[in-house]
Amino acid sequence: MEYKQRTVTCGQLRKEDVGKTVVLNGWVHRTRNHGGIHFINLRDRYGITQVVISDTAKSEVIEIAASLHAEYCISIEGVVNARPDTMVNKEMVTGEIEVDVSSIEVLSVCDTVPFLVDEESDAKEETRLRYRYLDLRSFGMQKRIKLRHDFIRAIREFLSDRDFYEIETPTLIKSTPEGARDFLVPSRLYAGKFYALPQSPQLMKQILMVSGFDKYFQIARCYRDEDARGDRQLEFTQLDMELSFVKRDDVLLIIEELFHHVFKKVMNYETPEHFTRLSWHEAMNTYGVDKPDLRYDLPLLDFDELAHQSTFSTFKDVLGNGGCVKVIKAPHSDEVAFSRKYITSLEEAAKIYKAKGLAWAKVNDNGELEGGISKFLTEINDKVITYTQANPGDMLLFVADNWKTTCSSLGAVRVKIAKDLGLIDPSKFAFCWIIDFPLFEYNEDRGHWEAAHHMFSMPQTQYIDTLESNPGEVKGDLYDLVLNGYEVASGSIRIHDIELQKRVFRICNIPDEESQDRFGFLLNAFKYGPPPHGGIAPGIDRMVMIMAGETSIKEVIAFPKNTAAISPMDDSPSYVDSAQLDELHLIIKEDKK
RNA sequence: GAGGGUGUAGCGAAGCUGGUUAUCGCGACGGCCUGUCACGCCGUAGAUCGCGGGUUCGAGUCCCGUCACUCUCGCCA
Repeated sequence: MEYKQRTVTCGQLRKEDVGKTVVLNGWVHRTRNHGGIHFINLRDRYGITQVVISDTAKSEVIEIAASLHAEYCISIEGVVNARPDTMVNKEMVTGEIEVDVSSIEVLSVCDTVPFLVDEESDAKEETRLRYRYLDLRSFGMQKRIKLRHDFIRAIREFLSDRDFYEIETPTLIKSTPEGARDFLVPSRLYAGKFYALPQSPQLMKQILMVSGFDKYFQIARCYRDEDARGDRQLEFTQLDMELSFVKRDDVLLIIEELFHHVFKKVMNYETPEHFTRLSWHEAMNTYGVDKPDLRYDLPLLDFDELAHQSTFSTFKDVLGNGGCVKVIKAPHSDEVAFSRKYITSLEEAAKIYKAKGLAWAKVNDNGELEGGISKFLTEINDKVITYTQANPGDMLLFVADNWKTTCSSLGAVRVKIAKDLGLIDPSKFAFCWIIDFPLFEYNEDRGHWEAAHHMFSMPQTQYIDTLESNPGEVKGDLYDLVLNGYEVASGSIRIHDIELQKRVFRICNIPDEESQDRFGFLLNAFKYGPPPHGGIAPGIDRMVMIMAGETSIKEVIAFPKNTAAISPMDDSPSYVDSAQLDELHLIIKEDKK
């Protein structure tokens, strides 16, 4: 098709360009028809330029202008004019000029749009996903997709400059379920056999270490067949990294340096040289989660000792059963009244995490506790006030339960308070490391120990002799990177000793024959001089989401799936015809059709 | 597997304790308008109120079921 190709973009023209004859290609953003004069806001990736068709234009040009609608793709040619002073639009970077049109071509027309392409469309997510191609035209989406590009580019530059190689690993691999369900791909050539899509390049990158590629990274697509969430999709992208001859701190330091560089470059944001480190236990105990949002403090305080001195029997019963009591202080707020209704909403947040209730007491103007359970604290009023450093108008919230439930439920209360009282600084990026994770977790349902993280992580040396005798106590050489309350990376120093690896497998109820069958290729590789190594894998989607100030990773993925694992745009997953099934030696159960 | 929220015109929403003609904005269509920039003004069309059943003289509204979307718990190293 012959058409006039653009000589400039829609975000480019300035006052200096006045007098030039230009061609613009783009989409009709808005049209304003004043009878004798038409204005068109023409949009492309780079911006918006106002083009004008006056009544002195050729009649065919006026005719076409009158027929234009939103999102028609057009080409215009014209002369750049300065706008009269009173008509300058200071909101637009191109607002000092306009293009006086001498010819228009319609390159393609557009059906009535389901929603107007705008910076912040008010369309529901489902509608946006169904018409994703239109949604992606919005400046909001374009900005986020660019941010993602800039982020990945900065990572590649930084790591390449530090002698990392980017190496691709296969996405059709042996199924080695490690935790999540695998996506399986049936083999056509071998009836009954399947490839799996990788949950991560974990084993391949470890083998690359054996091969001597001592600094590796990959922008890797990973797949996990589990239910989606706001911050979780079936497929996602991670920066997969692995290094040889490193110890934990080497990995932490390079990540700190990497994100310092990237945040400076992409966001012009100065992250600290080193990130706060918290042990897993400390994080759980103080913030109630293993991914605390450190943009605000609001710590959980131990209340066991004072609970003993109280007259509240619930507290004493819980303590008697080996549980614990914790308290959090909600600071006085002008925005939110600590009404009965509000306290109930906090209690509901706590109950999601299995707390049986949420006790409370408010501090009155005389520094005395009142309401809620205050009558049981009368005798220790001053001790409680001093311990919690509570001020008039503050409210104390208590949970008494087993340690885990107390921490996680009060942790949820902490997050809700911070949100509701506006204690979160949205311009802040608070990184922290969580270290010293337990290596094993007991699975009650299956009746055996499992890797809390994954089975290739190194136990800390002081626990190696007592792995089998006391698995619950073993801390691993594991680390998570947390940003603003999201787990954004997870890694460990790996096991590179076959015997130690087999011991860990055995503790996880995988006997030698089975581990040889499932992970034999890794164990075999480890027979040939494996180097000590470790790595980490930051999640690209989540990090970009946080950098963009969004709460759903769908906002930073061009074509995401919805929470039902469906893509409303292409309607996947879909049925396939029987010939395809035959080739793959598959039969679908009748009742599933 | 479980819980909360939502479902009304192409899109986004209003619609109270059930009441007869279901409302508003955007968009679409027709007309007017030479300076707007979310242009403005006049007019028109467009809705099995997610679906199925029930209660009732009467259901968008109440009840039961079901489906879809969404957030969360479980799950996800």
